[in-house]
Amino acid sequence: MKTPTRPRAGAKASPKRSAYPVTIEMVAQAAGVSLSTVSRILNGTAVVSQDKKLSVDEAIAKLGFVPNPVARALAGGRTLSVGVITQAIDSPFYGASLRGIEDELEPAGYSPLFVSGHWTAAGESRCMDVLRSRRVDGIIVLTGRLSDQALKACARNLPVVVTGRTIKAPGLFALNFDNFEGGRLATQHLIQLGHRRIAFISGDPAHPDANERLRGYRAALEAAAIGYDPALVVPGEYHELSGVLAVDRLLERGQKFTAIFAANDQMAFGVALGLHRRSLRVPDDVSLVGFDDLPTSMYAIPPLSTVHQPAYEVGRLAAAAMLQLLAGATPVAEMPAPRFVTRESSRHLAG
Amino acid sequence: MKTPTRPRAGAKASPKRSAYPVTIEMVAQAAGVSLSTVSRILNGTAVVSQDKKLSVDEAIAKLGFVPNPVARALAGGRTLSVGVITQAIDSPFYGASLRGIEDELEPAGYSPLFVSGHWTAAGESRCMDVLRSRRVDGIIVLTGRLSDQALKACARNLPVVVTGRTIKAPGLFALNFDNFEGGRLATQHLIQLGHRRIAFISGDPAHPDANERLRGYRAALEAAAIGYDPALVVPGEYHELSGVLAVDRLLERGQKFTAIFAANDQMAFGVALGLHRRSLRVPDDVSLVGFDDLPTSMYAIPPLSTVHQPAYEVGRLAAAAMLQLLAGATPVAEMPAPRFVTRESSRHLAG
DNA sequence: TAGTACCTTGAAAGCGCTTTCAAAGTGCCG
DNA sequence: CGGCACTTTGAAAGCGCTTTCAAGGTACTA
Repeated sequence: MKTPTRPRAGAKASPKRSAYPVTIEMVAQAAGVSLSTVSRILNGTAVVSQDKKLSVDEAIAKLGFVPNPVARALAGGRTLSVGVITQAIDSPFYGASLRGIEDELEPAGYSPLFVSGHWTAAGESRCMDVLRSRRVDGIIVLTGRLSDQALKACARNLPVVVTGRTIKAPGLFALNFDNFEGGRLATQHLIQLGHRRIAFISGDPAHPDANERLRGYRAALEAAAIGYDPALVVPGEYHELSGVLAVDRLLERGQKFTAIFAANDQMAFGVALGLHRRSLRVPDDVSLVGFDDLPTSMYAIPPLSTVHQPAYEVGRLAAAAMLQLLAGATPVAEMPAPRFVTRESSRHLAG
Repeated sequence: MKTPTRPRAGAKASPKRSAYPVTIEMVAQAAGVSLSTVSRILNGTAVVSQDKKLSVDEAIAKLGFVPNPVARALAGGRTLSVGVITQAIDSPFYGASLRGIEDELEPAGYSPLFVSGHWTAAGESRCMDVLRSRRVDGIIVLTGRLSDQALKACARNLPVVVTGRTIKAPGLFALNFDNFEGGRLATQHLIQLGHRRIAFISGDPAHPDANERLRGYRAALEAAAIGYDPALVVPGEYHELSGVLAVDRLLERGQKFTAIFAANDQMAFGVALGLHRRSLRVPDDVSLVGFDDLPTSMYAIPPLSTVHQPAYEVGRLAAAAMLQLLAGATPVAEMPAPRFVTRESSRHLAG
């Protein structure tokens, strides 16, 4: 008869954690097999005779055994968790992506570990340290300010999936959205409605997204033989306040325009407010389009015409790609093409 | 001379994880002390002579050693992570709380582990299982549908902090917001502006919050000697769509009202849209107030008058309380009182 | 100078699991 | 019926750390 010595465990189990004191060893004992056999059944690592499997399964059920992920991680080298670097946990835009990641990871038994980089490369770099120290199995970076360099370096040790840029490297998978096309689409929409003086509120020029959208705007203008007027372009910072400020700038400059394209929905909301303050009506006096299609955009007043970004799907795709990477496969995933959603904030230029 | 045998580690370090192969053992060897001494210095568990401490610190710096939290968790029983159960990772309301939690936990060296219950007790219950299996040191529950019972049971094994309700139990700390007072304040505001026919869009009656806010509404009415008219109260579900639907219901019923109080901002946005669709202007034709003060509410059109809920502070307070619980102390924390924020969606009843 | 009390330190066990390695068992062929 | 190749199984080492326990030193008292 084997009597396992568990001095500390015994002393420790009683005061706390009474919920999960069941160890693989107890299962093994209850099933009358060795600890290794139980582990093998748990992981499907090797063939085990039918009758042993049965009695082990029974013992597991009876004792309510749940493997301890911490011990698993230490012994097996895998934590079954993937780190997710986002900019702010409460970002209205990335929120949907986080949910997509959650939804995709869960059925695979992986847990996401969300950390916020707060819009700085340094912050994201700290995030990477935290995640690596926590021994996540892989890292998903939502856009981010980290250099391609840094990402590639990281990918040498850990599978990495990154959105919002296009790079190729071993162990790295990138998933980019066609911001250029999105910008083009939005501008084209306005042009088709007869607008020719279209203002553009750009995003942070340090960010590739912003520049691509601007490029799309210019391309659409050019295609319609409308001259590009730098005076109609004002820089913003992707948040509401910069939208209202942009309107002020535009109006103070005395610019004439019949439509505004904001490089994201949050700024579009700000623009709408700025316009409202000046008693300019959307869309009667000026048409407004945004970019992102936030969940709230369809409930804005008026509901905002915008470029739909499939944030939720991006999350799912990124997570799916990570799962593939983790499985040793080369991910295949295609990003949905940009799609313009026409709502009520844009209308045909009144003759 | 001591030559530690590390067959697997040696074989394993080379192909992967080259970033963190430094173990406490290597530090000990480099510093010429025992492994236990290093551990003691790391944790401040015992007095160590000055010179040894110095050489260990130096070795740590030189090797760039970072303790492995997984091993720490297994050996020490603490993971330095706290689970956070929220309803949806992308909720505009809870987002701020999550950020608060993040900000408060980080300096203490704890990491939050966010999981989403998706508005069901079953979902939250699964979350608890995940968190417990991941061996978090404590659990913060943001509101939630779990029974007080279940929470208390959980608190017997693990420190628990819960928001949005008032319960007392060992190892449990609750942090509640005065929803009644908030509801009263909002209604009183409308009454002071001269409104007497005030519609109320309530939240899910299964949720205590919703009922408290309704109670506040009724109390304010009563205090002003305005009769309570059930026909002016329509049920909502805390999201935008139910706001627009509620307006439809109200109007179809042929109800007369000059103001609407929505039990949360999201519904207020929906209400605003519903009104807009019927060409009713806010606040000229009807005054509108919400509840929560979401970050976007000040950019709504018109900017929404609402009851401010300190979501971010709630997060911080909850996390701080958890830290206290973890330290073995009894948390003290007081919830800020409700505060009404007057913006532009409500105005004096036109005579 | 012997004896006692305290302090610093290292050896080693243990956390719960995975994985290697070798032993035992099984079936088949000559 | 011996020998060989598999297959199933268990023992044990090890993941990187914390913590107990006892040994060795030091300082002090009698």
